[in-house]
This record gives sequence, C-alpha cells and structure tokens, in this order.
Amino acid sequence: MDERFLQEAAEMLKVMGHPVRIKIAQSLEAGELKVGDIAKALGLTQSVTSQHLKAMRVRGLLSARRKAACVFYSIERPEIYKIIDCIRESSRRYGENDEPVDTLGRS
Amino acid sequence: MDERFLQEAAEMLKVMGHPVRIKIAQSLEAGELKVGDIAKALGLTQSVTSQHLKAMRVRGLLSARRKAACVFYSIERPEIYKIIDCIRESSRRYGENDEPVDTLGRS
DNA sequence: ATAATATATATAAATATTTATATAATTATA
DNA sequence: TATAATTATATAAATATTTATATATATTAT
Repeated sequence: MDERFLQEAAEMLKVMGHPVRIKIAQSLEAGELKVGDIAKALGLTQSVTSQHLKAMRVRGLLSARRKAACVFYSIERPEIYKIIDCIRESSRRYGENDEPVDTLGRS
Repeated sequence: MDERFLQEAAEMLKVMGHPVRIKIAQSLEAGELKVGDIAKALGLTQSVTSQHLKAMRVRGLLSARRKAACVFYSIERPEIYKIIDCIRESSRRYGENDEPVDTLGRS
C-alpha cells in the first residue's frame, strides 16, 4: 500500500473519529449550512464548532464559501456517508453486545 | 442518529485512524497471523505491535486465539476493508492535489 | 466612522494518544 | 524446576487533541 495514501487515509479516519465531527457531517447531508446553524443544531459554542469545521476543511472533507457575513460549509467528500453506512452495517452484524469481549482464552 | 452508535462509530474510526493500525488490518487481509509475524512484517517492536493489537481487539475489530505460546490475530470486522476502499475511491475522485486548499475566498 | 453580527484564531489548561523501556505472564521443553 | 520463546502490561516521557476563553477579522447597517 502506497505510503502517501496510507497517511492520508489515517488522517481522514482520525478526523472523522470524533462524535461531534460525525454529527457535523450528518447535519450537512441535506446541503450546505452556515456555521451558526450548525452550532445551534448541535448545541455547541461558536468557537468549538468553528474549530471542528476547520479540522475537517483543512483535510479536504468540507468546503466553505462566504455569503455576506456568513460562511456556508458543505461536504466535499460524500464517501463519508458510505463509510458511516459501512460501520452501521458492521455494528448490526457484529451484534448488540454491550461491550466487545476482551479475553484471550487460555488453551 | 442514535447516540450509542455515534460513540461506537467514532471509536472505530479513531482506532483505524492510525497508519500502523491500517497496516495491521492490511496484513491480516489474507488470514490470521501471530503477533511476531505482524511485528516482523511491519518492522515494529513486539511491544508496540502488541499495544496496537490490543487497541483494535478491545474495540472488537480483531479477535485473538492462543496456539501454544503464540497468539494469532484475525479480522473480526471485514467492513474495515470496504471503508479503506471508500477512502481510496474518495482520494482518486478528489484529485492528486498535494494539499487540500484552505482558503475561504473573500466575497 | 461606529456598532452589530458572524466567523476565525491565539492561547492555555485538561486530557488522551503514542512510544519506549522494563518487566510480567504464558507455554513448551530440557 | 529451570530455561527459552512468545506475548502482554505497567510506567513514564513525549506529543497530540480537545475545549474554553478571550480576542481578532470580516461584513453589513447606521
């Protein structure tokens, strides 16, 4: 596997590996939203919202456009949703166990 | 979106958001391997390999079985590979730009 | 020009992750 | 039992992430 891609994939997975950023992606599924509306919808402060948005933007997951005083964010990589669906399927298949077992079973 | 799933998805994405752990998943695509072989294949120390394996195991991504003194790890959630494919496709589609642009474009 | 609104960013504190080193635990064998 | 081989884990240091607070920047309206 290409080292370049490996790093990029890890970055992308890491940035999506945060509940707030998953919620942000979800909130943008129907289309672009301005920062304030995302913050309101998610019950976050303006600042933390902006910081998470930046984390996603600088890695190419979101794009932003200015419209007057507002900035509208939108999804740049719709594959995010496919990934979340994969995980949902995986969860379903894996079972409704509360916690994965962590034993090694003596032989 | 279910809060329970949200947390689980974030955890899974986060744990896969590390180059070494992606490599580990790759190394297991053809089948189970013992810790020592994974470490050798990836050029890692025994300890750090074991630590990454544990991170993946306790979150249900890998399972382990003991065979004599060795422990064989294998993939518990093959969806991981689908996710990596998604990212590969996303990368391809997104373009071969070195770095995503991070400007907001004044209006 | 000033004020108001919306967003971004600098900074620092708290927390989490990563890695290395040393050691413990497990299994097989002499 | 003692030793070797394999894997796991405790610990600590280095680094990174997350969040809050305060402040800066950009835009519009007065």
